[in-house]
Amino acid sequence: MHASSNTYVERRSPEHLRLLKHDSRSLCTITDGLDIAVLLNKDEIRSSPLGGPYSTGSSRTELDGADPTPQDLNTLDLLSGPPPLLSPTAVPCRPTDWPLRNIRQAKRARVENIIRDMAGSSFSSSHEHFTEDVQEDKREWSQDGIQAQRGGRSGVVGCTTSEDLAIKNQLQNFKYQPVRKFRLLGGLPQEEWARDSDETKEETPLEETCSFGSDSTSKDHNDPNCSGGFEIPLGRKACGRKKVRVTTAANPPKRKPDLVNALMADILKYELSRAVSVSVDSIFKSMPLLEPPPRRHGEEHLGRRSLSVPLFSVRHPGRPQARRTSLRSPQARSNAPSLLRPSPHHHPKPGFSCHCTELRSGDRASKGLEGGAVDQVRCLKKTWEFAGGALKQETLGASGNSGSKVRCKVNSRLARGSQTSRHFAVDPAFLESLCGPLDVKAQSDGPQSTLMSNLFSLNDGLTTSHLKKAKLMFFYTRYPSSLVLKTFFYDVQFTRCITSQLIKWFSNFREFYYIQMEKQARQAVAEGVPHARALTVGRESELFRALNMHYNKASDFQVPERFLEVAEVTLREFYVAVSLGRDSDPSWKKPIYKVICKLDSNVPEEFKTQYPD
DNA sequence: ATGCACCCTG
DNA sequence: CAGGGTGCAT
Repeated sequence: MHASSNTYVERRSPEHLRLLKHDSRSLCTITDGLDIAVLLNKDEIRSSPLGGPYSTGSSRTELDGADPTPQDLNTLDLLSGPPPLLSPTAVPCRPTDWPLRNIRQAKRARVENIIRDMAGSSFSSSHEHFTEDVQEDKREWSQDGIQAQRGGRSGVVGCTTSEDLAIKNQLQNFKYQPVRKFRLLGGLPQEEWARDSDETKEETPLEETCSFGSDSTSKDHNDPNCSGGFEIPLGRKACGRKKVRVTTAANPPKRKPDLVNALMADILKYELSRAVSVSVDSIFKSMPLLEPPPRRHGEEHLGRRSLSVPLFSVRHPGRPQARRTSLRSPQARSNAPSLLRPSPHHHPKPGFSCHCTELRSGDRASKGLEGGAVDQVRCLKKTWEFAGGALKQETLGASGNSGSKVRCKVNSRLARGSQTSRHFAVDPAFLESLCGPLDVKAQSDGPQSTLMSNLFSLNDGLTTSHLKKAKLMFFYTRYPSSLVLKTFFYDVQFTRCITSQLIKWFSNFREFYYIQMEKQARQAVAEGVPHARALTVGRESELFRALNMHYNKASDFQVPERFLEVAEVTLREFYVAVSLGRDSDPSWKKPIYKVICKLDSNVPEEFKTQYPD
């Protein structure tokens, strides 16, 4: 059920998930440097020649792309270990690390023994790439004649031994654990992953530190700060490769900060993706999964999200589509009183019920707000102004409708465009991996688009469902007040931008409506219609067809008779104005608007809780 | 000065 | 459908 929100997690066993959770924590937490040795000791105890972290297990997962094994996750813990090991500032050992060094050296000696025993059996046969890596490294060493200079290992592990290469291989695995996981989350294409891996093999910066056992010939080894340390070179490189790497101008070496940045970026990407998954999951879990559209009326609806309504009510198998039939049949609505209790924000006062005439004097939609609401809006406006603009918008919750056009531009685009959250940017590719192809603007009524559309409503944006709902509401109200908008778009986090966008929607609706009216009126005048009463608007009329096509394209909504009446009045008003030549006045439409705005009806209660799909 | 609605444009 | 310009009302 929540699987769609996390395609990575869903494939994992509970044990694996636990490890992953631990793993992800460890990516950001710091453990003591001795953990590595402790871990190695554990491996020493439990590892068979083919089973330990230095054996084929980790390498296999990197090679064949299989999911990380628990061992891999442990090794990731290793990677994520102590600051001196991972922190970019600590790659060269610091004097403060010296107290640990003696212990590390002792541990290292033990590890070397383990590795020495394992190297012959584990690394020689399993993976071509590793074998080739060993051979290549050895060739490179031979070519440089460096190997001849080495007097073998005496307490200090040389960089060309299979042990070192094993460690190198392991460290490469360490580094790429988060990358691999990020790739599994859909964040990194396979090619990029492979390319990145290749680059890692090939682009060995000359200054890349390797002191997991120091080469006596290495200049790094000559660094007193690096002698005998367990410095992990960010899992990037083998020690030997750096000796023979040729750096060209076209292939500049990655400097250490770049590597650190790359690793941190990987970790950041992974954590970000995980955070998104967790957030989505938490929302999915917090909603009443099988609740029908009638929602929690006792709750504050402003600021809440719409997931509970559309996501699982639209096409839930086996559930009656009561919402749809209700929306389609105003007659049925009027005959059967709604079972839904009115929203606390929809006060069924007499003053409100006839707001179209009593509260709209002056043709100002904002006058639809009752006194308390106006005060609240003004208070919030003050808050807004003091809060300093767009970045504080979401803190205002039910802010007023007094749109600040300039300040809202960016977020308005966000809301209607990518629907990107203001709280965090969600990679569309990642969301796509969760729920399939995205197309927020698509007019498709498919369940998937509905799902995605409403998933995006999490981010406070208006969706195509909201647009469709607004269009249907237009059949009842051409001039909705802010209060009406907030009441009927309860699932939207109302900001100035959202309010402005909704108002703009209705403005556009009106524009189309009046254009059609004017066109028909002029046509009637041109055709010599004798008087206004000869003009009617029926469901078969061309005018109604045009309007219905615009606001009710699928014709799955039964347009209320009242709308036909209003349309007829509007048409006659335009006819009279045109026939009397009032259209020569630049503002000749305004008197008509003033008439029409008084003809608004109350939007049925069902629109509060039901969603067109 | 501010907010809103209309108008035009893309 | 949205952005920008404009005019009007407050």
